[in-house]
Amino acid sequence: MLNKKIAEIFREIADMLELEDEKRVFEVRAYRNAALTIETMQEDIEGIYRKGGIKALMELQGIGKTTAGHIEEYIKSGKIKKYEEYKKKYPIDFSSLMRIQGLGPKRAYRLYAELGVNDVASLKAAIAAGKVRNLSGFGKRSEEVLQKGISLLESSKGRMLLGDVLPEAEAIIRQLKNSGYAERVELAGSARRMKETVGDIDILVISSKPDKMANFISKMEDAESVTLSGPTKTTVWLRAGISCDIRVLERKSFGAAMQYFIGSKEHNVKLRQIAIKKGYKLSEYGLFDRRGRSVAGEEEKEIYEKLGMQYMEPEMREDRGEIEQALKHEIPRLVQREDIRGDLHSHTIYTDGHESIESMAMAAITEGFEYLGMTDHSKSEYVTGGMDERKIDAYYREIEAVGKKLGDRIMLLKSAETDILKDGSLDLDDKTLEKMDYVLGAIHSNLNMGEQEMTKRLVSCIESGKVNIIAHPTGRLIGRREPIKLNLDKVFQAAKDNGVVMEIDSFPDRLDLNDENILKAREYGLKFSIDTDSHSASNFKFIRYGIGTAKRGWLRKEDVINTLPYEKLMKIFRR
DNA sequence: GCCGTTTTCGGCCCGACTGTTTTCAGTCG
Repeated sequence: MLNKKIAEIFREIADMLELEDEKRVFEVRAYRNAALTIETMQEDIEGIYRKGGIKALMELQGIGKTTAGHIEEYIKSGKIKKYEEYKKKYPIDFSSLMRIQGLGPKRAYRLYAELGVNDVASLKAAIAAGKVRNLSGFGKRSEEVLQKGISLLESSKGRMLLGDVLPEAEAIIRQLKNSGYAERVELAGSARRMKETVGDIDILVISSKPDKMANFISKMEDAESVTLSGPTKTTVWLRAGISCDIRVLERKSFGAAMQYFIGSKEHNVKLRQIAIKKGYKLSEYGLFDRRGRSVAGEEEKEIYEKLGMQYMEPEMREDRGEIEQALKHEIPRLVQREDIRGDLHSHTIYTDGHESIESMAMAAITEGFEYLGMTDHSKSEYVTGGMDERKIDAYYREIEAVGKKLGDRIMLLKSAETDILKDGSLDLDDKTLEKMDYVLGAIHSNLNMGEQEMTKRLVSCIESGKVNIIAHPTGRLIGRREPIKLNLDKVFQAAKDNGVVMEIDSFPDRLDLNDENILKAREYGLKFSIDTDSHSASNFKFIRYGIGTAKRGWLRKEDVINTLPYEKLMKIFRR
């Protein structure tokens, strides 16, 4: 897809334009808006142009005659003349330098003009040589900030897994609540929206003693250093390796602040525009009328209501159409934790799990599940100790025995995470598959097949009628392994035609399907199973990440099969 | 440069913090 590349060019044009002429701020903003649209849209920009030409491009939000022309030019020639010309004048790698926290286009240009810095490497060298601190407008502190920014950029590109961040954030929140200075503490930011990776933690606090609160924050055990502290905002660098902003607010504006700091930015920009159209002004301090009187602010809900919108949960707030739905009052009730009755993907010591069938069952009971699918690996997964047909027989005997022992406390379902081989067939014989309550199919090998072949492999498995659920359909591992190449439209269509369910694997580095793919699958009317893929008793807690991801994909209770009671679930599998 | 259920002209989201300045520009979210 060219989307990322073109967005990057537009951003660089904006940066250079900003240097060129201070008065053209709105032109600069227009380029940044266009970049944002292209970067966040689901479809391939090239595809849109090929189908509908310039006209189709201009229908996109923020793309007009000029930017559409640029896009056409880039698709046709791989170049944009205006960009190339600017680039001659400013031979600076803005797109990577701008990723450094604390550095914007103006100071980047000064570094270039005075020190010849044009990319991250040369900036590093200049800092090491102690040159930056002597520049007027810069100082020792600026140098430190830039150095820290570079380190952050270099380490894991600055984002952490939600599954690593959320527990940290919750620990901080607990401490703030117990400090005695906080009336209310809430998580905001992308972690509140349950985004799969998080750049930093945002926490909002109501406190009548902001000074004491700030002091308490800077002395917290988890805080390695204090990055900045003011009367309303303290930023600390946590030992966990992530930055945490804590804002102290007044009660009367807490809802407005929640709305604002939960974001997303794209969602908020649109909300403010709606506010303006209705004669209001929306900021993190409240919703104000023309005379500057507050009309809402204490609760988030009031703000949405005053804007003529339905309230929605944070997970939906990505400007993916939820604002339009809210204006029509058509926001669905999203699936909730309490709707989930069981888990259909778990492992035990029979393969690569860490605990026995019984202790996993006990943990599932503790989690409140009414049923648990036992899905240890099939024989092709040698490394996990994958089970052949004989071992599976023993596995099922023990599952039955434990099931009997636990009685009606939980239903244990017999299954296996069965490998989908290169040709789309399953690696267990039909006799064994027939013993299962349902079949969970998964691709684990030959991950480098081309899109056509891989799609054929999965579609043929789906069409075989032998599989009920496809586990972690794209196989991606966040930050470590790219998704397998699939034509998801074909996969989803086949799944729909054959009543095959798509899994949302809740494991923090999987979250697969991801939010965007769920939105796509949802349009095919598919059903989903939100599973934990637990390998130990504590893993059942991961269910919340799967639910968060499902909410980000706008799923309702009725879209998710493991919200069904046991008997109804079995009917789905028998079909 | 983009946009329009007030507008084809005249707007465009808004406020806080920092460093280095001596009253503010740059950057962030």
